[in-house]
Amino acid sequence: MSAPAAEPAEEGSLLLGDQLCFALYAASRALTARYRPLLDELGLTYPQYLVMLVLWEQDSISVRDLGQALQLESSTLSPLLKRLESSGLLRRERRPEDERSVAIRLSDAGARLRDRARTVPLAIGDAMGLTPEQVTEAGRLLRLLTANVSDS
Amino acid sequence: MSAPAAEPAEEGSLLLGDQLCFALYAASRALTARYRPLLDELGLTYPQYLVMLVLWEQDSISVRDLGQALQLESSTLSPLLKRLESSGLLRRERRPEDERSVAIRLSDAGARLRDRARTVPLAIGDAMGLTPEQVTEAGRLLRLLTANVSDS
DNA sequence: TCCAAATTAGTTGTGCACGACTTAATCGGG
DNA sequence: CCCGATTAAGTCGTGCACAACTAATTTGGA
Repeated sequence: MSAPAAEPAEEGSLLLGDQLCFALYAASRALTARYRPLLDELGLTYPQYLVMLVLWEQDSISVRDLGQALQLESSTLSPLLKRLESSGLLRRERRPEDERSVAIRLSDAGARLRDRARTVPLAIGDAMGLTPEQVTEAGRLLRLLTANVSDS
Repeated sequence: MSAPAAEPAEEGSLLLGDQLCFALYAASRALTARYRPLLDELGLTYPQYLVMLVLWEQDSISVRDLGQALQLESSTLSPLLKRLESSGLLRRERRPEDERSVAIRLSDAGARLRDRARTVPLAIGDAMGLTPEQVTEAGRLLRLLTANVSDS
């Protein structure tokens, strides 16, 4: 596109800087670190915040569907949900129509937390320092990559 | 750029799908999952693979400089390096000229592993299914984002 | 010279993340 | 109507990831 990088990437390079992967891994951790002080205010970790985002969008969801939405295993979600429950942000109740399934529902405190969380996306969007076009393009590429890498 | 998404993103949206962050978090985990079977063959986890990449590039590096390269704390690296040492892939020795510092060096087995690892970047690059231009662009955006987000 | 500040690794505690497994409930073909 | 297969949630063990802290060493003034 523009000028070539100092070290041009070659196929099969083992150079750290050439690996898109590492850029992804580093970016993900850097962003999570940025969230941390904001979410500390709310008493949430980043994965817990993601769960709350889903619940604010759609109250009452099964652990299974939550796992689908976030691409997380029940072995990750079960303890996480237990922690959110003991924080008083949600309730878990077995579904009468299918006793295998567990419905996750917001508590009043969980629903109220939504208002306090409204400033978070703005602050993060600000810290990212990308133009709206760059955000759109990055999202597009990441979703494409995730889709390609996930299937098969 | 092209057609607007079904749900146009608005400033401060709490919708999961609008969050670049989540796309990043999901992409990072999906890629790591793709690496897993390949790295299992080598007896490495993904963070351990990153350490080996650095060592293959530059033998003998301090824990401090390794932390700088990978953006990881000593509290993450110390146990990880201990595991790699007990796998026989590297050695740790205190630097005589500064007893605070520990030099990480490849063992013969660690150096030999490099050859077996050569196919990994190709296989991953293939699975990503992006054009070289898309890889370059994604890398550029991610490094920009990381830089913006990291310096406060 | 000396000692307070800085630097380097490492430890501890908490919370993901996932594979392998377990338990309980439901489904479905014979 | 059964019983084997499937599905849902959860447990357990391992390995990151990071904040807060500790211990050992070095550094750099006063």
